[in-house]
Amino acid sequence: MEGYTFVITEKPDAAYRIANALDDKGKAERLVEKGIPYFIAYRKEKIVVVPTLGHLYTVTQSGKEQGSRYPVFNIKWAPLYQVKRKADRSRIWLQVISNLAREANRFIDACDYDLEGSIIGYCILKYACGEKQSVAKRMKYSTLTKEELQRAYDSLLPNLNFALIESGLTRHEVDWLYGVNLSRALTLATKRIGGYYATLSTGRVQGPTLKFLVERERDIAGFVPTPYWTIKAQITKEEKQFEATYKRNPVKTKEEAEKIAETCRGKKGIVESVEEKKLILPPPVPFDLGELQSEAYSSFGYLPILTSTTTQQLYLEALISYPRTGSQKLPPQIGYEDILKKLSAWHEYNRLARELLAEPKLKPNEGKKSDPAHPAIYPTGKLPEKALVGAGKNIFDLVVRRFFAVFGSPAIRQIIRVTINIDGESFTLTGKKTVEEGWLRFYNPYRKLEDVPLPLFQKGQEVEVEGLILENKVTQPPPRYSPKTLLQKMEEHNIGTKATRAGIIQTLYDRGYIRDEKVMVSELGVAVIDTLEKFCPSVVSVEFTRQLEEQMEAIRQGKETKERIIARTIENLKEVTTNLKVNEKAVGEQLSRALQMAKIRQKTIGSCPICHSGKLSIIQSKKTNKRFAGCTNYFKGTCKAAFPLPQRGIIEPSERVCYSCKWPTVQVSLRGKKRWILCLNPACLNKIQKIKEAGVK
DNA sequence: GCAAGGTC
Repeated sequence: MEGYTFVITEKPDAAYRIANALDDKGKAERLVEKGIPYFIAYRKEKIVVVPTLGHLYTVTQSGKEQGSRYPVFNIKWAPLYQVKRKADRSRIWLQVISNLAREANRFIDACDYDLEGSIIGYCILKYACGEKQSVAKRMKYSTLTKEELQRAYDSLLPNLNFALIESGLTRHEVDWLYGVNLSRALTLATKRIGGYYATLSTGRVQGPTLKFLVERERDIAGFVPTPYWTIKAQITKEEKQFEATYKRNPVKTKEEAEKIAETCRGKKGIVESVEEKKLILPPPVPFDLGELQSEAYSSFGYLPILTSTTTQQLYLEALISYPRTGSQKLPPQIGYEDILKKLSAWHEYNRLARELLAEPKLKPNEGKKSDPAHPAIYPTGKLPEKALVGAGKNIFDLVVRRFFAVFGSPAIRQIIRVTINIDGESFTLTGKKTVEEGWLRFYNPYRKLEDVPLPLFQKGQEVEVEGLILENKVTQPPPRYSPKTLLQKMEEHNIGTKATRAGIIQTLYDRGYIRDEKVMVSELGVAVIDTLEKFCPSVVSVEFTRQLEEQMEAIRQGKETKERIIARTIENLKEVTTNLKVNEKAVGEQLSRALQMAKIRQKTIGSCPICHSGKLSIIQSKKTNKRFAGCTNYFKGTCKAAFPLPQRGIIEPSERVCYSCKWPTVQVSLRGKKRWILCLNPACLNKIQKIKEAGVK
């Protein structure tokens, strides 16, 4: 076989698009070898375009000693299948790549032109293609459009970007050294001292994320609520009642509030001013993954990880564009009109799509963020082959309507503020109305703005004051993070990436560091942060990421080297791990205690409804191997209370008493089914309750 | 198996 040009891409979709763009006839040949797809294109020459599947190489411990020891500083790069279980497909994938590289006489790296993409291509060329990294050319493109890809191919960069590659390798190695060594230190201290085995972990992203949550817990715990008062005046106009709020709300003391109310009581109000303002709401910007995850949480309550897997499915069905993007831009090359035309074939979107198509010019309201490899998320225009259901249906609809909305005109809201003077004190009434619907019409029902109607007030008019309302309130502690706000916080500090943030939050749940949707930190989570703050404060600080980024930038500029940074990392970790070992007893005790408390908490349902002094606990019978709820006083011989529990599914304490009989309840969840609440009282008339009825969040 | 990162 004659030689050909070998092009490596980061993922199958990119290989498909590149091959088609390069092929003279615009239609490359798709071949499959051992289940792995690749493409052949002709463009004066034969081009074989082969995808990889993200990282097929990773950092791992070198040498034979693999046991549970730390610190470990000898690392190497190895194929993923040697490191990870269930990675057989990656072994075959590499075989296919190697085979296709053998006959090639020219090599081109066409992976995403970013940090990770650069290492992905480099490792394939170096390890799977036989040291071709030094002769390979680099194809640099920023969108997967035909014109851009052809341009990129015709103006190849002569070399790989070795400085970028070196910084990427450093990022992987530093993360591995910190993450693995500190995770082992935590796990082993707990095991050796307390005898508990639990996988504990931390890292450059997990650390600060957990610390945000712990800091919030500390703020909440240390919060001192202070009372305050608010005043409202009941106004009557045209036989309708309105509540005008006092301008100087909140009022600090009860005395002051009562004094103000007293002066106003029984007096007439005079309209002091009527101000009208127009509020312009620009259309939203296109979705990047983070924004879509936030919006899906607000609109449907979907956790970021669900949105992430759902968008991946929609992408694989070709219904939406590539979802793991940080871009808020929609370049014209995606073909706005074509997409709208295709969507208009769908009954649900027909009217809105046609309305946009009637516009003289389509211009999306783009956001600031861009991504070197992908545009924002948009519907491709393809209609689903079978009807979408559940999360797929909802998220697809959200993506389509957002796509429509970014082309819409600004919405205009009219805000009317009426100031009413009652014996020298000012009160305001606010009316709100949407006067120009603009893009809101396209984004319905995902952005609801309520109208607050107000009758016509005129300056100098007299109004009746029916009464005054005093309300005693207390300041609230800062709210717990939700999956949405936590994700935003991570983005704000630039830790993790759009593809990993949701998963890292999930890891914190899996480790038992956090629980509940309004995130609470467990004793274990607090103990982990406590330990790390003492022994390795850098790994729980967002500064760490910033420093690493600086060092990587220095490498790119040739001012630093990977060797020097790794050497410094090792030096620091030697000190940290020595300290941890010296203090292993204290560390292990603290973590074990927290783990033990967590285990007890997971089993404790509530106070015993029979003896009232013990606690009901989930117990596994040694005789029958069945579980039941039993009183802790059983072991003292003072209470024999025991109640049956379902034998299947996961049982957790609900932390709520039954709304109907006040007995303790548990939360039961069967795999793939909704959770429900079970009251333990055998005589309760509402033994089985829905989550909402029971008042559980 | 522990990280974080890419991909299906």
